[in-house]
Amino acid sequence: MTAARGGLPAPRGRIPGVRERAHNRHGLLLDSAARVFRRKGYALTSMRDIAAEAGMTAGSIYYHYPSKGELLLAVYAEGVRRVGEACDTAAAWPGDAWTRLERVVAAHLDKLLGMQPGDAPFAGVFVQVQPHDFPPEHHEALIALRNSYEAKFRTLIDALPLSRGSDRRLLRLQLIGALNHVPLWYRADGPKTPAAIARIITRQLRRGLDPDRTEP
Amino acid sequence: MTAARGGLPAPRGRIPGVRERAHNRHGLLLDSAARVFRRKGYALTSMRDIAAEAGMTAGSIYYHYPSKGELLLAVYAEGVRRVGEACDTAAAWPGDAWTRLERVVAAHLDKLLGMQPGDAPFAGVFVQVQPHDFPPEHHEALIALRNSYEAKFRTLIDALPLSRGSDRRLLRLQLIGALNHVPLWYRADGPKTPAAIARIITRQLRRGLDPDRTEP
Amino acid sequence: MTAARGGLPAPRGRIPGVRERAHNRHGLLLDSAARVFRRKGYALTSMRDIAAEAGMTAGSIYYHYPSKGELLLAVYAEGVRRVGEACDTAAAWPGDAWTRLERVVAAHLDKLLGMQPGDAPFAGVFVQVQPHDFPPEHHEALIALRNSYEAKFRTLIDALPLSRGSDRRLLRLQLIGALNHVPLWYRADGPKTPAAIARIITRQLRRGLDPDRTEP
Amino acid sequence: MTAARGGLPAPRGRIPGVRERAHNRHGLLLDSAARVFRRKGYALTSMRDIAAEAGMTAGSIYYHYPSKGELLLAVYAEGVRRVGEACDTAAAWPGDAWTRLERVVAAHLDKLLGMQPGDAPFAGVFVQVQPHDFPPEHHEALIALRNSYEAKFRTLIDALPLSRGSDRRLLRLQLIGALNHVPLWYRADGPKTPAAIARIITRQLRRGLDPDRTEP
DNA sequence: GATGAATGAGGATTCATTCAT
DNA sequence: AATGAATGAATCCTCATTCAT
Repeated sequence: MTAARGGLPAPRGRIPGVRERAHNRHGLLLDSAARVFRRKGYALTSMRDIAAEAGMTAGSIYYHYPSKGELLLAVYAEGVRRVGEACDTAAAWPGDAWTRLERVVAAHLDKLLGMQPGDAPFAGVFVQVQPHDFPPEHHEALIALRNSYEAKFRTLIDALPLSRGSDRRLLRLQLIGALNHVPLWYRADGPKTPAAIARIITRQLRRGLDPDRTEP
Repeated sequence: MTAARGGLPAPRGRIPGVRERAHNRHGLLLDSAARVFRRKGYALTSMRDIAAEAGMTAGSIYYHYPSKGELLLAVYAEGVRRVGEACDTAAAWPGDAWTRLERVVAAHLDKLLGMQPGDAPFAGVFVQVQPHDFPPEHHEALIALRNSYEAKFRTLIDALPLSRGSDRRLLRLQLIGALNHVPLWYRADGPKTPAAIARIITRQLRRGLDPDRTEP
Repeated sequence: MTAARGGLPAPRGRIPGVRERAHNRHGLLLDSAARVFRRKGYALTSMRDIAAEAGMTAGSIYYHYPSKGELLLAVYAEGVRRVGEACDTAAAWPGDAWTRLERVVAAHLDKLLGMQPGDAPFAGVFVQVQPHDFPPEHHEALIALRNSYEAKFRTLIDALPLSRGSDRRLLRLQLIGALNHVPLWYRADGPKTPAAIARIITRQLRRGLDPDRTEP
Repeated sequence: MTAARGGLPAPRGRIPGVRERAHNRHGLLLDSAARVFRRKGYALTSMRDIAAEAGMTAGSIYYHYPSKGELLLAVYAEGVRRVGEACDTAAAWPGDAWTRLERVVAAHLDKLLGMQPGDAPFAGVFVQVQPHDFPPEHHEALIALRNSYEAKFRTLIDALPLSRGSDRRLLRLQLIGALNHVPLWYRADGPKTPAAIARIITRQLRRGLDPDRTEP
């Protein structure tokens, strides 16, 4: 978990052992923040909540992050990173464009729904935290992150062979909207797995739903 | 309290004078709240903000609504009512099921995007305010409202003639997700009207995007 | 006390009685703040301290003043106003320039040392609070106030008939420095009244201390 | 701790190596503290500020000084020591009492205004830090220091031949007040050097300003 | 219906200080 | 000697809410 923290300004080349503990706490803090932000949203989460989740004091957080906004930003960035990574992996598999899209959608949902038990729900934070919820000085950074994550879909959709007159941009937005909506209705104990949902959504987009088209 | 502006048609033929004024102030307050909630979200909106928008004092709001949560609920309910009304009107026009769906989608977007200049953005509040943003004691009520509004789409989609194996429920959720996402990217000065967006979205869902299907 | 609040944006033309109480609290708050700032300085004074002195809650202060800095500024301004008023009154008496200077010095010391029992020590705050102690955004305002108060001395000193080659500016600064230093060593139970101190200081400045000069 | 840099001449002829470095860091720390205290005052200076100026961590300061108050005290003491030293040197020159006073005043201003480029502004701290700014447990020590420094002037002034009826104590306080006020208005780019200011101030005190006395 | 004033709980943040390493 | 990390108390300030008038 910690090792995968990637893009963040993580200390590097440390002596293992003692020092490692510090490093872990940093990761722990980020994980805790992700969990609480996911659960309660930005505004309703207090620094004390996060601290409690991480087993430290509110004041201690400020040793690691200069403000609540910056902490959320870090969580958000980590979310983008993880989803991006999962999507890239999924997209790397062989297969035609539609198949690859379906696999990416599945991977995306998997992250969004927090299916991997040990994982902190970094990606879930996208859904929970709306740009307006937090300090204006971070809006730009947040939107940049959001864009960098939507860009993956642009590439995938551009690779799709579409019938003439299709609107690729709208398709992308339509798809993203539908995907980000899933966590609002998804039940882990429901009948459909994320993979199943991914398959149905992409198939319906591909084939269309009108029976007339089937029998020309 | 809410009932006075609830599912019923707007009250008419009132006794003029004092009562009338009261009613107006009440409506003014609801409009103001809608505007501010839409702009800043629930958590970042203070009672003073709303009061200022309505030209009154924070304390005065409590004459009309017992709490901030209840006020948002009223705004939310009014939003549901208005969108519902618009959708019903659109659905009442003659035409086949797909046409009716498209018209309803257009009406829905119209409200969501606050296209009617004088209108307070009641519907826009859906998009801005997430259930988690506010007191747990209202969650249930809020979800009930949300459902009552999604129910319209259920009826419409049930009326659609679909190819075998289509998943109507997923289609509904997919559509609602896509629609609620529109306000996040829509620009009033962009090239597409809400009606155009409605048309493309429904057409793409109906026909599908795969060119292979066109030439069997 | 309240009536004399002058320069401040005080409500005017009110109905006496009920409303009057509010007005009083405003004045009470300013008095309390003056007392605590005088006693502990800006940095070591907490809003709770002031609130306690005024018999209210810390939060309540913010109904009257938007910040701690602004509150100090108001106290400071009131101090300037009161000292200025006292000096003007003293300067208005008939007499030659040196006599008038002495009387103004006496009046000034009187205020600085808080000799009037009922008075809140507004003027004492000058001595206690240094510009650096508080938020940079108020520095300018504070210096402007300080200048407006030193200007009185400029006029008085310009009216003095001085021997050729005297430096009026330095005299002014020398005098102000000496006066503002008094509260640091003055003891109310000491042998000298403020008036006596005023007299000695001015006389020594006027006549000089060198005995040689007496017998040319 | 303080004693190591106290009234004694700076320690010389140390064993080189580790100890020497320690000594340097110690001095560096004191210098840094002086600079920051001078710039921002006691309350607005954080241990981190000082640490940053000295190129170390906040925690490290506690190896050298047990608390922030004690650190300021050390700075203050060093200031007293330096000013005292400078005044003693100035007083040792031959000349009559008035001349010696003028030279001491000049030396004093020199230190107060931080005229020697390499010097940390230890003396400037007098002006910036008011007794009330810091923990009551140090008040006594601070006042003792202040007195020990004012005592130099007592001696000088006692040596002055004054006209009958002059108040030597008031003269001393008047002078000190005027001197400590100088840093508040002095501009390095102004027309007067500290020496010039010293000369004018003493001359005006000696001769007086009244022209009548000049022509008997 | 409305308001001015007040409240008190809670929030983010700062900071001197501690301590294991 | 020095530091990274943590602590906890204190600080300023915000805000929903109350209530006498």
